[in-house]
Amino acid sequence: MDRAGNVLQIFGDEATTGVAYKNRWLKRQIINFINIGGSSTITDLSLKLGSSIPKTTSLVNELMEDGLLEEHGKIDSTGGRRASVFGLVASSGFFLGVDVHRYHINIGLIDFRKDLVKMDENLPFLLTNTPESYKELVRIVDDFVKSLGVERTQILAACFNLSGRVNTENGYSFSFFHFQEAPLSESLSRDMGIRCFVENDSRAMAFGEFFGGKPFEVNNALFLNMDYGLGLGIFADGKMYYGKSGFSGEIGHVPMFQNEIICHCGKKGCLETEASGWALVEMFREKIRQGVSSAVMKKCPDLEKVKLEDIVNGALMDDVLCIELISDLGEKLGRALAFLINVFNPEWVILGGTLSKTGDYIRLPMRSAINKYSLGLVNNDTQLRLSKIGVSAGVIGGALLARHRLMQTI
Amino acid sequence: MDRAGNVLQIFGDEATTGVAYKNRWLKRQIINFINIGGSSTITDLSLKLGSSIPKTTSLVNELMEDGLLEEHGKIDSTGGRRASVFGLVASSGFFLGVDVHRYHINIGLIDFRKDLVKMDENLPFLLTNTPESYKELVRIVDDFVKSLGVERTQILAACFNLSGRVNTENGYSFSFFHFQEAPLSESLSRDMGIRCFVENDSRAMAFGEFFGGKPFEVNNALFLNMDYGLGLGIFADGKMYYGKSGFSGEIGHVPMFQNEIICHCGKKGCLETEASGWALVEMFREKIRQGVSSAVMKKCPDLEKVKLEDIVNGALMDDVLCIELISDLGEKLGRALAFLINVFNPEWVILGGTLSKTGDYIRLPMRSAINKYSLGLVNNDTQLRLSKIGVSAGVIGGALLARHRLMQTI
DNA sequence: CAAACTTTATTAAAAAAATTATTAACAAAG
DNA sequence: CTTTGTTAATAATTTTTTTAATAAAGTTTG
Repeated sequence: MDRAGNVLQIFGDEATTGVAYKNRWLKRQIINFINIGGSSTITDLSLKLGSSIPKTTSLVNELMEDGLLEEHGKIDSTGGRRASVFGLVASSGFFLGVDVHRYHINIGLIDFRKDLVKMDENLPFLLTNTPESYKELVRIVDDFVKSLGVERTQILAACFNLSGRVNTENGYSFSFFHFQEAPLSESLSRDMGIRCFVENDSRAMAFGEFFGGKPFEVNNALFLNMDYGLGLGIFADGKMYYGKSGFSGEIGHVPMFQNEIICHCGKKGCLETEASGWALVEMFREKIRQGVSSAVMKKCPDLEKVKLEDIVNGALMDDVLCIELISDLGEKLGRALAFLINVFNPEWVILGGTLSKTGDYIRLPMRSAINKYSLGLVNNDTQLRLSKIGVSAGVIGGALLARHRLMQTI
Repeated sequence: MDRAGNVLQIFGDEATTGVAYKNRWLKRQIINFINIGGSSTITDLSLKLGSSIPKTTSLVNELMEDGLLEEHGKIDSTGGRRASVFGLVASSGFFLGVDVHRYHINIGLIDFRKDLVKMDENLPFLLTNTPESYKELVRIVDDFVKSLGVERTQILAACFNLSGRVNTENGYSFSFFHFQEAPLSESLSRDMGIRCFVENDSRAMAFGEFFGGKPFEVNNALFLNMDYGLGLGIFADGKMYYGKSGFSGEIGHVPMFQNEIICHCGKKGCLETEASGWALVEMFREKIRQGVSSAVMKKCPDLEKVKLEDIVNGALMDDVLCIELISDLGEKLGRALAFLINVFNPEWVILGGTLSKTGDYIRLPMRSAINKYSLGLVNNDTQLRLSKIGVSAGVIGGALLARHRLMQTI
């Protein structure tokens, strides 16, 4: 049964007026409330909607005819007649999340109920700013779509996560695939045959982390993506913060040190020059060259081929050098977080990305730097947490963002 | 005519249900739209409300009976019958803004249309964390209220701006008047006989700057309050950002320098230790002691009594030392702003507070530091502007915030 | 185990709001 | 100075929504 048309009828942007407009708006609200609070009874919805019970009943019935809602049994009695519970129909529509990394991509599909249907990780791919790389990307995602057994029209939207500066609103990417007049989101939509959006990678991960699980408990949180580069997702007053052109969260190239290391952005003293995956690998190599020994070298004898993952794994295997370097890194990142905590007064700071796998090796020095460099009254509010969903944050976040952008609801 | 009751009937928080609730909500929306877009016609309002014209007409008529709206003549013809324009009644209610500084206070009253009715500046007052200081504050504000010729019941709300950590939501102040169980806002309400709120001084100034004039044009902006201390007001996605407990914007005690100066917050390396009014006065004294000459010393021969204003005025009189020190300060603050711009991608950064009076003497070095230390693509979006309303920002912002908190609308 | 109590679902009457039609007010063209 | 076109306000009609009453489906208590 193809319900994609019905979904788009309600969530598309055709102009309606009068009662039709109001009913459509109410239907969106119903979906919205179920998104946030899970399956609900008519009474619940009526209360939240501010409409009467008969009205709500008729709206829910229409949504069931449209195929967007279905009855999920009855609620446990609260002392009277048991109420029917209505929830989303998983197959009403699907959303694609494409997490594009420099040397691989992860792709995943979620259904209308936000459950992950399929995820392919570590598909080999080389990200460069060339038309060939673009075509390869489209081909890989197309293959994934074909492998799904889901009609293409059922996939209502897709989101591509890219690193660097991305303007989500108009669909332009400035760091990759920046060789055409039209916005990237437009050419992707055309070439994929699916409505596409683009998003900054760290922000997508943050979105996945914030909304991937049960209803997110806090309204103000920061997500720090610690990979070769650094990224920050800002969640302010219950929603993602983008800034004027969608460039918010550029924490990597913030002035933090008075050093002479030239960052790949061209400036000196950037946070990334001393406190990032790149910096960590560089510092590791420097130490090895100075004659310090490390268990990592047994696994990867070629110093130039040592990767961030190797150092992270080294720390997890109790390699002293790796642990020390990561601890230093944590201290430096903690200083930057102290700045952010003073300014944002967030409830949570969530650590994600490859480096977050080191767990308390990076978290504890960070925490003590935060305590040292930010105001006590402010940092007392802030919990420093490790990511719960790890690498899948990007894919889940992307897919959820596609859903969010289309349906204008969490 | 006392309309305060009518205002509170619509904007109070008594629980209503069904149609009554909806009508109240629609009435609030009407006031809200007029707040934002100015006086409006029925057609305008009907469109924005999503209600029919007869419904809107009856709501507007009721609001006119309540005394909150009045006809402001007719609009210029657009080719047909001229439409009536409806606007707020200035005397429907008043709001008090109290800007508490360390050595003086400014008080002002605005009416329902947000026009300033009266403002008293530089009333002598000594702010300390004592019951005596609190009583004195209440007395001064009470005198101001008595001098107004406006019934106390007509003053619907007041807002007190205090420096330091303030939790706007629950009304607690942590830096001043922190010697009682109950929240400060509660005891102020009781002692003043007016519903009172408390707010952080810089945030109140930011609010005044953002909403004091015509409808604010941008959605993402930062306001930097440069006085003896530093403060930051964050305006994100069209509204003030508070953070978890309302402590957002603590930019003064952010780790920025690797110096050994101990800040009055107890930490080292805080931005305020080198880039604030305090730091400026200290550096000025140091230079004078080293034998550098300055025209300021002719006006204030006692070095220990030189105030921030004196140095600011010195710069405006082309005193070389003052200009140099302020330029250095601008460079350092610019570095911190570069950090913030990378993270927030704001459209405007507005400079306010005493130091902003130095105009381009501080703005230009700031701008060049911003260009030097933040990403070009990001900082290209950002205009660095000087405050338009100067010292009155605090009073206007406070009064507007009182109005905002009561009416939940700009 | 039946009566009393609770809560949910359905229905019909009453109320409210949206359409539609009509009248009024004004501008510009001829 | 009349005619025509356009927009606003109001009245009449129709549709939608709410309210309130009732039926249905459970639970709890004596």
